[in-house]
Parts: sequence; C-alpha cells; structure tokens
Amino acid sequence: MIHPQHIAEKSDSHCPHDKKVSCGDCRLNTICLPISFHIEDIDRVNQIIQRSKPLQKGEYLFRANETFSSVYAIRSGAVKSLTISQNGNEQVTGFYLPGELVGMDGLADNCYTNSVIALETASICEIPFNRLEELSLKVPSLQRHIFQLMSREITQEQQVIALLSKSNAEARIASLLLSISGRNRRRNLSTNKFLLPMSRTDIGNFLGLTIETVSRVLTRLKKSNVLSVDKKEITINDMSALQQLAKGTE
Amino acid sequence: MIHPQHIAEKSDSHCPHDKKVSCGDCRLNTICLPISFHIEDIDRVNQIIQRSKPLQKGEYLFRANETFSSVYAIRSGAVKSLTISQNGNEQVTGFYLPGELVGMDGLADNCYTNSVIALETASICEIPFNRLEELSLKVPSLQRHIFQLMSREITQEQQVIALLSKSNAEARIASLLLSISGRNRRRNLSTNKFLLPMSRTDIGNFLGLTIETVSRVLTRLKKSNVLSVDKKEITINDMSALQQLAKGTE
DNA sequence: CAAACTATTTGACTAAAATCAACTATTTAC
DNA sequence: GTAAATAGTTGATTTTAGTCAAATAGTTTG
Repeated sequence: MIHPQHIAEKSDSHCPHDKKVSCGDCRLNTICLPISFHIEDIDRVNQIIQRSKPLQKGEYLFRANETFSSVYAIRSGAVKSLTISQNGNEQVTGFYLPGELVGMDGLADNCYTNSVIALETASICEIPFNRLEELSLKVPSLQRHIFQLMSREITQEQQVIALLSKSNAEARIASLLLSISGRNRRRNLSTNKFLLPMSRTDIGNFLGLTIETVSRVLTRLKKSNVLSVDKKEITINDMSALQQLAKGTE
Repeated sequence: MIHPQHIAEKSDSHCPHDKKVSCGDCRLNTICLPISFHIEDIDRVNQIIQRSKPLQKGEYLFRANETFSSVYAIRSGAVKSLTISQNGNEQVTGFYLPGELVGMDGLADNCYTNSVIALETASICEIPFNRLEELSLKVPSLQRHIFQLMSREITQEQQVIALLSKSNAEARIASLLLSISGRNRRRNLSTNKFLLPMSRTDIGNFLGLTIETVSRVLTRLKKSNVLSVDKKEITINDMSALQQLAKGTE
C-alpha cells in the first residue's frame, strides 16, 4: 500500500514559496474549487484570493463580533473556532484542517459569531466574500459550489450534534479521532497515524468533557491496545474497535 | 403590552385557504425573503414555490438518503430532523418552527442526510432548489439571502453545539426553552407561554438526556417556580432565573 | 541551565445523570 | 366506553464523569 504521506506533509507545510502558489497549482484545489471549472475561471478565483503571512500558534485569524468580510481556506496547519458563551467561558465549536473553510458563520448578521485561533503555524487563504459573491453571479458552478460548501458545513455540524448527544466519553473521543482520520483520507494522509493539532483542554472543551476524562479515556484506549498515544501522536491500531466504540454501547 | 398572539396563531395555523396565500401576502415573508426585494422579484419567487397539502403528525417530509431536490419552509406547525446513527438509533438533530427552512443539508452530496418528520400538522412550502438557484443568479439580493439563510443555519447549529457541551441537564433544557422562546419573539408570539411541539422523548434525544432526566428537571423547575408546566404547555414565570440556569453553574 | 509555568496524568472521592422498576396519565383503537 | 398502547412521572440504585488534589512531564524565560 502506498503512503503519499511524506510528499503530502511536505507540500502542506509552510515554506517561503507558499505565497506564490496559485489556486491552479494548489494541491487542495479539488476541495476548494468546483470540479468542473475552466482554466479561466480558476484564474478569476485566483485573482481575488489574498495570501497573507502565516499565523503563529495562538494568533487570531479574526474575532467574534468583528465585521464580516472574508471567508478563509486553511492551506496548512490547523485552527479552532470558539464562541464566548454567556457565562464568559470559551466554547470550542470546531477544528478546521487544510482544505476546510472558516468564517461562513459571519454572513448571517454580517459579523463573525466565532473567534478563530491558530492551533499551530497555519497558512491561510483569505477570500473576500463580496468579490466571491460577485464572481459567483457570473459563474453558476461557483455559486453551486459555495452552496455546497455551506451545506457541508451544516451536515458536519449536525454530525457534531449527534456526536455530543452520545452519552459516553469514549464514544465522543472515538468519534473525534475518526473524524480527523476521515479528513486525513481526503488529503491523502495516513488515516491511522497522525498528530493531534489541539490540546487535551481543547478536546475536552469541544466534546463537553473535562481534561481529566479526556486523559483517562486515552489512557484506557491505549491500555486496551486500540490506540497508541504518544503525546499528540495518535496511532489507531484497531480501527474497527474504535468504530465500534464510536457507535456507543447503547 | 400588546400580545398579537391570537391573530398570529390564527394565521399560522392551517386553514383551507392556506394554499392560495402568496409569498407577498405571507406573514412570514420578512423571514423567508430578502428585505430589499422588489414586487416583481417576490412574484418570481412566488411562482417557483409549491404548496402541497399539510403533513399530518408523524408523516415524513423527506427521508435521509433520498435525492436532494428542494428546500422547505415551515409555514405552520413544527417538524424535527433526525439522522440514523451508526448504531441504528434515531438522533434528533433539530426542531424547526414556522419561518424556518429545512433540507439545506442535502446540497452537499445531493442527497438529504436527515429525515424530517412532522411533530404536529404542518403546512410547508416546497422550494425546488435548481429553480431557486437559477433565479438567484439573476437576482443578487436573493443569492445573498440564500447565503445568509445557510449561514444562519450554521450559527444556530454552533449554538446547539455550545448548548450540548454544557455539562448539566438543567442548562440544556433551559437553553432549549429559551431558544423556542426567542424564536417565538421573531414571530410575534408570546415569549413566556407556549406549547412544546415535541415529546419529552424527542427533547431527551436531542439534548443527549434520558426521558427521565428531562421529566425530573421540568418537575424541579416547576417546584422552584421558574416554570409552570402543564403537559406540553410551558409558562416561563422567571425569565432571568431561566437565563441564569442556561448559563450553567460553572 | 534552572526556575517558573503550562500541560498532562493519575488517584481518591463526590455529584450528576443513567438505569431499572413501578406507577399514573393520556391517547388510540376497537 | 373500555382495553390496549403510549407517554410521562417518580423512586431506588448504579454508573459515569466531575471535582479536588497531587505528581510528573514538557516548555518557556531569564
């Protein structure tokens, strides 16, 4: 079995030439752009996209309540989105990996409802939304593509809702790991060995569990040989057992 | 304080003339349609919308895995959306009230990921998506409106994610009640007295709680005089206490 | 390099919600 | 109108995850 992991990791990571990569050359364009897209259309999209210098870990991409202007495609690295709940606590609402879009929540009321923070060094494409909107009036397949991207965000969040309604901690953590694994498949990365970009605290916050529970569940899964856990490196040793756990015991 | 509740309830409920109501006359059009919309544009939308006979309680609007064709606006009544999780159990992913849209999850992969079932008799406008798509290429404010509707779906689901990550049962139930209360405000219905359209089982399933816990929490809130609960009729006696509970104790 | 800080793990104990079980109220079907 | 089925409530007990506390590992800073 071929593992194009190393090649992929290399082009995923930030390098000084990153900024010059056009959409036509970007490895992720099958995710970002409509499949049936003419060269000239790719070029039109390419022209409106802004590539700024990469975010460092902990830096904000944007903050909740700022005026909405752009959506952002993650090109490398990872980010988390979070809202400040009524009681003033942070609530992590999602993790976004390369090829995924953040900021689409900002459209509804013309301001972002989430803050987005880099979990590690991340290079990001900024897509000014009013220009994307204009272009999509002229290019029907682009309009459809944006609809689909937003729809996918909706379905993925529904999956998170289903995940969080699951009763037990093991099922939640197993589901999160499987989600990351599945998203790696799309990027031709290894599905059974990867680095978690987020801390245990972030995982716990996202899944509605305490950090202690996250730690204990990971230890348990390690002891039962379903996973190997070395700091942030996760190896899924028994995929079907993990899938079974994700289903919950009920 | 004026309560336009009775009038509203009346025009919300199904009556034999419902089918003839055009978008221009529909009480909910400020929710469904862009605000800055010309008469002729309203008419164009009106022409593509199909109004079928109302769904009875328990009937399906559509089922998961069916080919995507339309989005649906709830005109009266209420529906729930649900996915069948891996273990074969139903997972309620949302409740939809008049003026709200369902089916937008179907776009991503051209098939619905949820089934939608009427919680009570519901009249519904069917909006064939390919015709809406065509029209929105010609009417920029409509395209923007659809983007916004989808964005709102995303933000609302993020709120559900935040709600479910909350630790305790009281906070979840308080949040759900406040959500319904807030959605009633938009429709000019009473914010502190309403009928729950869904069963305790549906609430439990949605919130990741057992039916017993739902029942006990409602009893507790009744005893502490925050709510009056009479079967499905909820009266919020102490709104600020409920808001406090929704924040969680943490 | 050591000190300070942060992240993670582990253990003992507690609290909250699940489970199991019985019962009551409400709705549906005949 | 009564029986059967469904929905909801309440109580006793168990399980799970949370809380509190302490230790360890890893990272950052001067």
